[in-house]
Amino acid sequence: MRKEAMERRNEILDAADELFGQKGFDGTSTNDILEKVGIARGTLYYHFKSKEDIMDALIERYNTQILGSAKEIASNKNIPVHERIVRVVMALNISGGNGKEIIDHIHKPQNALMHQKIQKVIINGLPPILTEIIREGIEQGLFSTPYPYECMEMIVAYTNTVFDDDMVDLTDEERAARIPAFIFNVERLLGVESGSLMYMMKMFGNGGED
Amino acid sequence: MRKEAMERRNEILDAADELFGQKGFDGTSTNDILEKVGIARGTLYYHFKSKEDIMDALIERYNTQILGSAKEIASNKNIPVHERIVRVVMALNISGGNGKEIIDHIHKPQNALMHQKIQKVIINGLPPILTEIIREGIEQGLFSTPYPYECMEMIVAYTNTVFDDDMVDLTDEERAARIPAFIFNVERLLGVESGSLMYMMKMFGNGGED
DNA sequence: CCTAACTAGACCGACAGTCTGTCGATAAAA
DNA sequence: TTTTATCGACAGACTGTCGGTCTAGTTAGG
Repeated sequence: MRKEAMERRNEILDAADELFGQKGFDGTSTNDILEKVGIARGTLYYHFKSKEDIMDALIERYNTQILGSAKEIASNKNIPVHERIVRVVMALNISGGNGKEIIDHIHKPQNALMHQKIQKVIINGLPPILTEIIREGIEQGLFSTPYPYECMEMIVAYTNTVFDDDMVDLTDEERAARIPAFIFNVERLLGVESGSLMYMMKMFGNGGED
Repeated sequence: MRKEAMERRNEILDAADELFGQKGFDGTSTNDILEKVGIARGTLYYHFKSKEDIMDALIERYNTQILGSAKEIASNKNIPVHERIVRVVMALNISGGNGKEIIDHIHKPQNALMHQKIQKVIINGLPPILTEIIREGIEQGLFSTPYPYECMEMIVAYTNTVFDDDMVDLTDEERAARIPAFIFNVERLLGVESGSLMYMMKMFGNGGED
C-alpha cells in the first residue's frame, strides 16, 4: 500500500492524465482520480494541494517532454539547418513517444484551461529554440530577416491557433489549402525565394499537428 | 417584480457580464448572479438552461458588438483602404463604447473558457472582413499577395496571441519592441516596401490591444 | 358591461446530489 | 520517537430540478 512520495505522485499524475484526456478537467472529479489510483481522499491532498495543482504538475511534465527533445535536436549543429528545423517541429508531435496523444487530448473542448496553459508553454518556449536555428541560417545566408524572433513567434502563434487548435474548424480540403499558403507566407517572412521552403510540406504529413 | 422575458434575460446577462469580469466564470456562483439581479434560483433557470448557457449568450452579445461595427466600417468604400484598415482595427477596441472593457476583462486568467470562445469568434470573424479590404488594396496596387486571407489569418492569430493575450508576458519595453517588428513582418506578408505601413503604429497607441 | 373562470408565462425557494478541500486519527518506516 | 504516508468522515459550497405560486390577460357567462 505504502509507496515513495514520488512514485505515488506519478501514479496520480498518470491517472489524471488519462482521465483529463477522456473527460476533460472539469468533467473529471477528484473522486474519479482517487478511484482509479485506489487511494483515499486524504492521500491525494497529501501529495497535491489542489486539483489545479495536479493539472499544473501535468503541464510541467508535458513541458519537459515536448520542449526537451526539441531543444536537444536544435542544439545539434551537425544537422543542416533546413533539416534541423523539420526535425525540431516533427519532434513536437511525437516526443517521448506520446507527444501526439498529449496534443490530441488537450484539444478536447472541455480542456480550455489546460489547453491555454500548454499553449503558453509552447508560444514562450518554442520561438527561442527555433530562433537559434534561424540565426544560424542567416549567418549561412539561407534566410534574411532583421527580426528572426518575432518571425518565429508569428509562425508558432499561427500554427498553434489554426493548425493545432479547434479555433478554426477546417475541413480536410481547407486544411490542405492552408499549407502552401502558410509556406508561402513563411518564405516571405524569412526573406527567401518563393518555393524554396516547399520541403516543409512534409511536416504536415500525417494528421500533421504543428 | 414581474418583467418581460427579454428584459429579465438582459438583466441577468448584465449582471453576469460584470461578475464574470470581476471574479471570472468559475469564480462567480449562480448565487452571486441571483443576488445581484434580485431574483430566485428558479427564475435564473427559467431563462437559461445552465450557467454555461449564460456565458454563451454573453459571447453572442460580444460577437455582435465587436464584429458589428468592424463590418460596418469595412464596407464603407468611401474611406481609403489604408485608413479603413486602421479604423476597423481600432473599432475592435472601442466598439459600442465598451469593446475595450470587454476585451480587458476577458483577459482575466480565470476566464479561460470564455476567452477561448471569444478568440474563436475573432479568428473566424475578423479575417474575412479584413481580407475584403486587402483585396481592394490589391486591385489598387497597394498590396501584393496571392494569399490575402491566410495573411490576415496569420496577422490576427498573432495579435490575438501576443498582443491581446496574456499568453506572452511582455514588459512595456518588450511590447514596444514587438511593434516595429510586427509591422515589418506585415509589410513582407503583404508584399509592400519596408516602412510603408509604419502609419499602422497608431493602432497600438494607448494601451493598445489588438 | 361586469365579473368569474381559466390560461400561460414569470417566478419562487426548498432540496437532492455532487464536488472540493480539511483534519484528526492511524499505521508504517526510519 | 519522529517522520512520512495513508485513511475516511465531514464541512461547506455549488449547480440544477421540481412542485407550487402569483399575476396579467383573455375568455365566457350572466
